[in-house]
Amino acid sequence: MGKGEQTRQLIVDRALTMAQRIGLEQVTLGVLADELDLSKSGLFAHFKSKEQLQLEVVAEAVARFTSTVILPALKAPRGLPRVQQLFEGYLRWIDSASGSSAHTGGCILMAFSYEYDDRPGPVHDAIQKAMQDWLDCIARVAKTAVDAGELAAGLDVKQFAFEFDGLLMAFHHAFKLHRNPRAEPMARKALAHLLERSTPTR
Amino acid sequence: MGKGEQTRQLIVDRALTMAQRIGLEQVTLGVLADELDLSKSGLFAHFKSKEQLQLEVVAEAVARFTSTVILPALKAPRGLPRVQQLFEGYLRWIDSASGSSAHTGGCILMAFSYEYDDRPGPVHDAIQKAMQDWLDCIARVAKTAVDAGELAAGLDVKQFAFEFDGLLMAFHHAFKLHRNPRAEPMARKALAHLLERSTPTR
DNA sequence: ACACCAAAAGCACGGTCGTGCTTTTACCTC
DNA sequence: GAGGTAAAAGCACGACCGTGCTTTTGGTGT
Repeated sequence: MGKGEQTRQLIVDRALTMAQRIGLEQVTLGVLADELDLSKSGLFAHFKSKEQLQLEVVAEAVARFTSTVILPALKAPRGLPRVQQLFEGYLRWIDSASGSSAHTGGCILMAFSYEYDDRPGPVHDAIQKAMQDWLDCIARVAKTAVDAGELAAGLDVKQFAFEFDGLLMAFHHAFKLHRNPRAEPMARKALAHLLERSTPTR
Repeated sequence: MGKGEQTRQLIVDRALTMAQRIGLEQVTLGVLADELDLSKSGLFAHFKSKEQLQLEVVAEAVARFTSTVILPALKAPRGLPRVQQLFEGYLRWIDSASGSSAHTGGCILMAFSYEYDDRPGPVHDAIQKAMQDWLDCIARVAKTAVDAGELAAGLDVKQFAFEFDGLLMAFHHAFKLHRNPRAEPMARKALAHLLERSTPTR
């Protein structure tokens, strides 16, 4: 629990920041060390390989996503509020990842998933699992809304999660790549459409 | 119009294929030359810099997308059929990009946009433009359906394009990252939902 | 068939990559 | 404050990076 663990955390944090701008595979031990005023070998001594550093960076990203998006949502009351909070949490996630110069950042997990979707290995597996967990989480939360009678009884929650996720990706795309200021209102409208359709007929 | 242009095309093609697996930034002149049985310098002589090669690769990807997705859709009758054909074209695009070992490939433009969304430069600009054109195309096609009275008169076509695009991204995600065999049926259902909601009330 | 010119190769360069060593520094415990 | 241990640095390595040259090859037009 000494200094080692502390600098190790510093390294992972900085590597994550750097990966957000240039991609995880482009984060090089040399420039990472420079940026942290460390020697390359001093930095490397904390990890048994570059791949392990990458894995820790992915794990850190997942942990941040969980604490920023998922945990807060699970504190909301079961049912629709929770669905709503998943949405709000994701917006917060994209926003908080945006640097001061605006619109840098974005969903690092999305970026990772595109970077590694055709690169087999532990990194790919970790990302795939995180994304699957996210989809499952959406579906599970939707199920609580169904059980509460706030969403239609026959709702296909997997389908719901599919469309919910798509809407968030569209938001991310509009916000991040196109710098479209209407990204958020459009996302809210899309969510309204989705919820409206999934409402119980009475 | 001689042999030079031909090998140049061969290089760009192969670079695109490679970029699909490992990312454009990871396509290195050395391994590209090896794969084509060329010398590194012989290959390099065709381009004044690596960035120019990257730009040509992006241009090639855009050209393929246009001829696979957009042009065929524009041959369909104006209105709903065209919207439907944009959807079918995108599915074909993802499918055709899938290698023999199944599920490699995917939407290379999407991958590029995530790779370069925080890397300013000509490559970023080219990709951003291509994506904007795609969104505009969706909106324009939707407009033809509105004019034909096949979609609701008051429909916000930008919003429609936003949600249409999100649905395709969800499909891509499910198909590519999760290897979910239900990706296509889920996408069709999502499209049905979107169209249903956009139908004129009568 | 020959000359010409484009295409490819050969070679070299400074730099950086990831990863092993050994050596020095700095922190924590008595 | 001294001693031991953990952390960081120093150094070296083979390999590969992108990019310039010069030289050789080979296709084409006459």
